[in-house]
Amino acid sequence: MPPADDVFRAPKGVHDVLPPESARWVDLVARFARRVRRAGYGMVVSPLFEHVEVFERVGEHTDVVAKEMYAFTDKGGRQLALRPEGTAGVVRAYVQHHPTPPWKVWYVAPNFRYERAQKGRYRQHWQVGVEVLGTDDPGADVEVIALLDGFYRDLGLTGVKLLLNSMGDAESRPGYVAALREHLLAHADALGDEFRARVHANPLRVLDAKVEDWQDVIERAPQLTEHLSEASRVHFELVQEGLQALGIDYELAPRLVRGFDYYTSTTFEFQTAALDAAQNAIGGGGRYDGLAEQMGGAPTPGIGFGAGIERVMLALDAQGDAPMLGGLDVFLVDGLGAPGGTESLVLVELLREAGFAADRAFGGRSVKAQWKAADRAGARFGVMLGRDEAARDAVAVKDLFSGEQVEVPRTGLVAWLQARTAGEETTA
RNA sequence: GUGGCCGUAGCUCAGUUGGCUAGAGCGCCGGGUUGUGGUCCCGGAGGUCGGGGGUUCGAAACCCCUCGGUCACCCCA
Repeated sequence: MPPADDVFRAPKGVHDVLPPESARWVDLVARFARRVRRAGYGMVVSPLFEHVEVFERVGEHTDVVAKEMYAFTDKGGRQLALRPEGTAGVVRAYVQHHPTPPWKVWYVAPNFRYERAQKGRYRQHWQVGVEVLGTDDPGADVEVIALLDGFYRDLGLTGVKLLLNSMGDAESRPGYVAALREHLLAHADALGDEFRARVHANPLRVLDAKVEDWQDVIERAPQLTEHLSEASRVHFELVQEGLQALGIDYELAPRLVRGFDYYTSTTFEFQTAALDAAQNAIGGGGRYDGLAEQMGGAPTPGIGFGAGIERVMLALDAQGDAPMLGGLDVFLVDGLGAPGGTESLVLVELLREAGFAADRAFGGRSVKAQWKAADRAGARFGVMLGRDEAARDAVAVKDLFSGEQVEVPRTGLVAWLQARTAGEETTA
């Protein structure tokens, strides 16, 4: 057991999200929710953990399953695992509840992977994502990609590149994999045991390897898109037509295979130039037309994506976006000095009920300190309950941007603030 | 899981070949202003030097272990 000093801090590879940075976190999720709701998606909240078999359908030879899963046995002897990615649980829910297709859902949820942390890679990370089950219409592929593209635009994220590929369908895949394996094995003797092992486990996973010595062989490998079945080829073309019609730029990436075995047909990944770190993928996804069937459901096509919140925020940081301020409309200064400050308590609640973001100081601090707190809170107005004004049943209202101050009757305060902030952006 | 670099106040960092009571800036709290912020001046609080062990008359500094961070690999959001 680690010493106590190491216990009362976040475990390795995980972190807290605190104000003020968390304001951007909230804003990001809100923008995502707004965009997907406009496209007819409903929210799905699936469990944080599932039977381990659910995630094994992601691919037993993938790193995510083979070496990064937070698996455990519960007190009933069940083999469970914390969700390592978003799609499997949603598909499991679809199979279990058989909703009417097409089923269009979105989520925001944490994922867990036991891996060595570095910038943009954590043991718990959050993703927003969507899944569309029950249609193989290429229009669904385009819609999903357009949603993610639009989300990045909503955030003002620049330097984003869309990589697009097709993994082929059940008909085209075996022939391609055989051709690829043959090509790779022809060079296996020169490239060592690890290369050979990868080829045997899953030749597709060799395609996006970064090992320098392998690049020459990978360059000359047969390409997926040259082995597509007629149906897959047409589907891929229609997806590209749709993206072009929407003015979404993309780049064909024949060696983009991504990390999960379930992908078929369309796969895509958004990369940012803002992070020149190794972790430049800020979102990605694709089709998984066989996954529901593998979970015991009826054959059901599906497509979706996940986008990493932490990485998107890192990209925003890198392009110099300052975290948003949670500015207040009003900060209340209590100049009466009555114990408990009941009058300011009542007034600040009145302002909040009226829809203003209003706050006040605790602990009977000096008037000077309260004004300072008002400034630090980024408040638009300071409202002071003072003895002089109280005698006239009024309050002093100071515009903290301009510095001008006026006296306003207490009963007219809400109306006065509403008039003054008309046209300005408030929380009201 | 493998390898490199790094851990001193809330934050960013200084701290000489091992030697006084471990410092600075910013931030925070208070005062200057009997009721007015953002500027300025004065004062104050805040540190198991990541943790444990060792070497030494003496360790923030040197050695070992450990925890954490960071970067790269593997791979991914």
